[in-house]
Amino acid sequence: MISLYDTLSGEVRPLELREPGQVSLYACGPTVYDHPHLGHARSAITYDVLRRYLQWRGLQVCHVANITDIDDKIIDRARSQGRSEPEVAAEWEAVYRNVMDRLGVLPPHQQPRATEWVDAMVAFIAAITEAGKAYTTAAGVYLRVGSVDGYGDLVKRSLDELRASAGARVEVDEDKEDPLDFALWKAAKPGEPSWPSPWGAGRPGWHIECASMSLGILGDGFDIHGGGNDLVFPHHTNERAEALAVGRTFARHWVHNAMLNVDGTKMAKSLGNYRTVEDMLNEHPDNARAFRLLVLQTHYRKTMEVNSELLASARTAVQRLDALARRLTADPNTQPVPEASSVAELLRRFRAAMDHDLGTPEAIAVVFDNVRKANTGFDSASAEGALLARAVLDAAAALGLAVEDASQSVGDDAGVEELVSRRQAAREAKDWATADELREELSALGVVVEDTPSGPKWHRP
RNA sequence: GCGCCGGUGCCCGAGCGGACCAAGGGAACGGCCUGCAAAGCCGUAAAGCCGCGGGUUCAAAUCCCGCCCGGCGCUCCA
Repeated sequence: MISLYDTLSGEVRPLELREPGQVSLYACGPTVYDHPHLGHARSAITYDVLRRYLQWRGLQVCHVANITDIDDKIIDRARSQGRSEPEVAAEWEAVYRNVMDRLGVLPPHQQPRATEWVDAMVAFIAAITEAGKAYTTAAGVYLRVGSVDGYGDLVKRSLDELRASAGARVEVDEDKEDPLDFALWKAAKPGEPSWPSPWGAGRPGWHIECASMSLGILGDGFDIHGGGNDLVFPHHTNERAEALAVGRTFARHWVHNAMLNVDGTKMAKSLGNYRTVEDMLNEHPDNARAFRLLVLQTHYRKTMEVNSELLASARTAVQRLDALARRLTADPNTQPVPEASSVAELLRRFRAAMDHDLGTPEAIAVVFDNVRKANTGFDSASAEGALLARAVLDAAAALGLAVEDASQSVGDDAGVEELVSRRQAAREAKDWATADELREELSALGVVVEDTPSGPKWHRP
């Protein structure tokens, strides 16, 4: 049984699916106007892992993540660069997709763009208006928050508590009936992109976008809605209010991942610790896997730390998986063997960890525990080595941790093969000077040679 | 200010009432293996008594109270 922490109920509870065997998952995607940063990466990886694991458990998952391609920030950016909003959005959407690809994040099954769903949004707003839960001002259409029962449930705050702190950071529009009321539709300002509507030209508010696309694609009562925990209020609270306002059932489970700190504090341009995913990826080719390992080693609901030292240590750890994969390639031992209880134990522990609120840190601990056991198996020439190695690699793959296929890195390079065999010949002749010289040469080519009992093996790290 | 979440070894980070198990990763140290390395293994080796102070309990890192520190939210930010 799979359990997840649900923000609404405030407890870890069994995943109750709308339809047995099928999971509908909506995770809030990015507003495309700038470089994705490490926080985006953590969030995307979190839901990628959730999706992969559910699939690994045999469930059929429909993963939807939106692209917000119309927003104040996009408009500002377009204006400052003298370009059109669609141009800006398209540029950054492409960057985002490319970065996610490099991070090993599977493309969601659907990635709707907000601008392609405006008709549905207009219809949704009309329904809310007809239900008497919205009103119009010069600035747009607003949802009457007080008319929705349990509005603040997701943040666990009453309307009065919310009102008490409303405006702490932003001034309140005087035309609104209640400072908490939020925009469903924003009247167009001169020069801004706009769409026609019963309330005049304008554009949709942020929350109605996600509410329309999630319900439009996944249907009422879809299973999981996820996003960063900074979205709990107002974004998710407001999406939920929109659905409730027209009597529709919204997400059955709310999942929120925690934020990330760089060098001990929150990432911010003003603090000088702001890091884009591209910068991290360009620093070292293996940082994609290293970062994913770091994400996995911290529980998704806890603030995680990232810095260069941690990335470096994670790279080292990932290499142990590669080394194990190489041993497996060298000694696949495909012979049928009796049911290995050690493999069953590994799977049992792995599943138990993951089933309990996505316990990736413990799952990773299980993986590394078994890396050692598999190596011990290989060392003692037991069939258990290959069996465990395969299970370990499978478990790692379920978390999206790709392990290099050693057989791919060998083969196409006859020059390297030649150097390796010349070195081996020198070794056999106990000509250590020549052997070491050749090892240097290979090293310069980016090749590492390991002398194993069954002869030399080489790979590119 | 109000609300929520955290503070565990040199670093990161599990565990959240009880088997003396404080996982796992990195770093460091000592062995084994190796011509030397690399990779790998072993270590009753070194390293936490779990932010501070009270309390509850037969039993607390795990529950309660207070304090200190950090993070997030308080209208468009993952």
